[in-house]
Amino acid sequence: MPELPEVEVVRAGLAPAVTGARVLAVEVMDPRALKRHTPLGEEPGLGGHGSTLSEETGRGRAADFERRLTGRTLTAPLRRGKFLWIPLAVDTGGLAGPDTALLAHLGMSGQMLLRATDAVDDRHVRIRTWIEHPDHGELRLDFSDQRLFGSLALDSLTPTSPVGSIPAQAAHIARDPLDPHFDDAGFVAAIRSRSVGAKKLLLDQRIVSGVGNIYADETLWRARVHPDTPGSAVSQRGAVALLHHLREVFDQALLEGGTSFDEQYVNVNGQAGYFAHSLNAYGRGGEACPRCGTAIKRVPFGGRSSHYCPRCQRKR
DNA sequence: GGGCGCACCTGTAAGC
DNA sequence: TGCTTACAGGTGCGCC
Repeated sequence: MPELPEVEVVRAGLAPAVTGARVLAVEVMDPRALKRHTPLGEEPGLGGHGSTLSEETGRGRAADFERRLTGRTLTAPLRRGKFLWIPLAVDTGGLAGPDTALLAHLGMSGQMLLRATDAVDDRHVRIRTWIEHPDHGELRLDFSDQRLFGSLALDSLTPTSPVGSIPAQAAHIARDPLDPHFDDAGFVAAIRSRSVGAKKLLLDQRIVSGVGNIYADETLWRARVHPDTPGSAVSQRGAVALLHHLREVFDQALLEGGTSFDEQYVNVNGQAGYFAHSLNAYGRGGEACPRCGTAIKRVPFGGRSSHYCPRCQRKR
């Protein structure tokens, strides 16, 4: 389940292979992997996330995506939270627009895999891209996604404050805590101004991006905060500590190559990360808390699960 | 505007 | 053995 550390590992893995590479060909094998892609001249959001693509809409999107990406040169990949994008170098044809990026969201099971051009396919590859790099020669970049929650798109870049630019579809999300321009004070104020539970707030990408179910549970465990503690009940000091622990968890996960369960997440070479071995709460329902020995509790949380220690993380 | 629930999707495991 | 059901979960949309 790719969250910030996993997406960052993918970004760093892609960088040397795609920066400066030219797209030779694109094949969309499953248009459902283009849910976020809007063809030129079409209104954004038609047939988008949450609705099923008609066959005709899917074919149109696939054709538009293939036509506009083929022949373009890729630049260095960038990331905010769980969104990853590769800006396209300015071309003179004007097919993709002057400030366009190849945007990727991995969803739950999406993978960006760098492979030899003659590598064997797996059945979950949804979009194949052949690229040619001046130093590395021809490669294949496969977007594989078992559960189809992820997608690729071509999207226009929009300026973002105080520096840089971002695909329009990701413009609404906050910076992530590893971003040097992250607003610490804004985070603390946002947490303390809301009445909903701390876990919901950590998962709100408009407050802080990059956090998913795994790292929310781990951060709350480290900070000794109950997932349902209202944001307004978190002290100034507590909110600062929450941010500190979030950064700590992300840093450690990055060092260990991310969290892999059941091959749901691998890096660009298909290798798993090791952070799953370092988890203290997530996925450990019924096991002893590493801090106090009390059994970790697993409770339903909006269609998924929360894991916490009922002793270390008491509800206030 | 905030909060909540649902839809999207597929592989796996459990239950019958 | 084979079928059905539940579950995993990030995002966006609609409703209250």
